[in-house]
Amino acid sequence: MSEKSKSNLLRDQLAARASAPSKAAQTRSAILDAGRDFLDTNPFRNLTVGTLMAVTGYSRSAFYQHFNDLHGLMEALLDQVKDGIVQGAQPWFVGEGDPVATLQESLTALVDVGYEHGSILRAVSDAAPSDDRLEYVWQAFLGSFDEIVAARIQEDQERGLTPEFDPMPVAHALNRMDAGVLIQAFGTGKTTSKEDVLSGIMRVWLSTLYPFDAASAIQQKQE
Amino acid sequence: MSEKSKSNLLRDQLAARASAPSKAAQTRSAILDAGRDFLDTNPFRNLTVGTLMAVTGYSRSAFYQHFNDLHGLMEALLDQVKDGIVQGAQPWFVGEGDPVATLQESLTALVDVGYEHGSILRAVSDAAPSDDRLEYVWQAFLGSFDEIVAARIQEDQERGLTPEFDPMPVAHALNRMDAGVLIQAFGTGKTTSKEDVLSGIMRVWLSTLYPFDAASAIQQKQE
DNA sequence: ACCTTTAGTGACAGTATGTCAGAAAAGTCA
DNA sequence: TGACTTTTCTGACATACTGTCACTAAAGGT
Repeated sequence: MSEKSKSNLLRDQLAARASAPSKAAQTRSAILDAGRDFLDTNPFRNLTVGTLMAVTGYSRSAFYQHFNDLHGLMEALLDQVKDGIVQGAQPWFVGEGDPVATLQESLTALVDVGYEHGSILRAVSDAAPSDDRLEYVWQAFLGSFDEIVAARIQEDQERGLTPEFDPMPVAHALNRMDAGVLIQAFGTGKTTSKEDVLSGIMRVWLSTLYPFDAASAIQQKQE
Repeated sequence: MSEKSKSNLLRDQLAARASAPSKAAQTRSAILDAGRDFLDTNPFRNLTVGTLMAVTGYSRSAFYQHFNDLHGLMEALLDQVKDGIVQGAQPWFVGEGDPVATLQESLTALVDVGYEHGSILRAVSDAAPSDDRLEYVWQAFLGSFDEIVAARIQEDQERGLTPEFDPMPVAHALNRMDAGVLIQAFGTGKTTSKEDVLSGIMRVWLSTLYPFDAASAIQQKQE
């Protein structure tokens, strides 16, 4: 019996230490995992609560103890990748160091994380239009970048690095471009090469925001 | 009887001239109209065959004589606006006259047509991810612009008007930007002003494709 | 006016959703 | 450990919408 109680003790300690993966959390994770696996190889439109839960071994109705519906699941999956995306874009956002170099860094990181989490981003973007709430969350997520990018543009305009123009519409346009390109490229399979994606958006960002540097780079190429 | 046969004759001639609005076509049109009306004020996710047909006065099952499903309807609605969009973009596509001026024309026209048909474009883009076929059609539609834009870019590069870069990824990026911006701006309500939309995408297109002209324009502004 | 062809209807089966009362398992404490 | 409370899970149900099919009604031709 000492063995049993020892192992119980151990389990409890571990549970407490890891902030109690309280069965509920475990199941929730299992569902999230199954969701990610499914969306890695299938479009969102083919996901049903039934097939999803069949994979986990739980009953269909167990799903509703952890999520309101499939869109709630998508929201949770989005939360898992949000930070990664925001993190990668920091170099240029913070505004220190060479603007062109940091922008290149940030865009490269963005493409990497897009490549990594393409299927989830694609799935969220696919699922969003069929649900009020998820649509709002998704738009808010994309919109949050608009603010940051517009602010950074304005700074660079004040520093004379970037031509004068209304920052918000341009920020918005550039961000929509990123989203559209990334989701299409890496959403289903890995159809397009990272290089093509990066070269496309990099060119546009650089020539829009730093045309003077870009121009000199171009002049060199033309000779 | 002479009157009757005369009026019959007249009707038949008119019918023949207008290519026979053969009842079927009439009903089809009525459904399409009802669809457009609905989507002008509601998102696609709230459209059901039942509510749609209630408006037309026909039974729900009549719908299926004219369309396979709601996605079929969307495909038909897209066809109605396709031409308008392609038409508006012609000035720059054909490649005659001042590139900057014609690009400005084309983008202005694009924004206009986006403003006009925003709700349909939004609806199609919303509906696409939930249907294999519509998704394909929509992607093909967007993709068709990639080809044309890439070709035009290549011409301008050969003429020395546009810096050297791989045209396809950039064309793709610019087009996704347009689609994303237009649909968001005019898809639901007319939330954003035409001016903002146009200024945003115009700035990006011009500085990417014609940085030399853009640079001089900017220099002027800075003085 | 008659007959053929085309359009429209109501009833039906199918599929997925979300809820709820009750069963089962996990957690708690003497 | 055993009795308890609380949390998690299950099967059965009601609901909503879809797409089809045999049948009726209307349109179109002669």
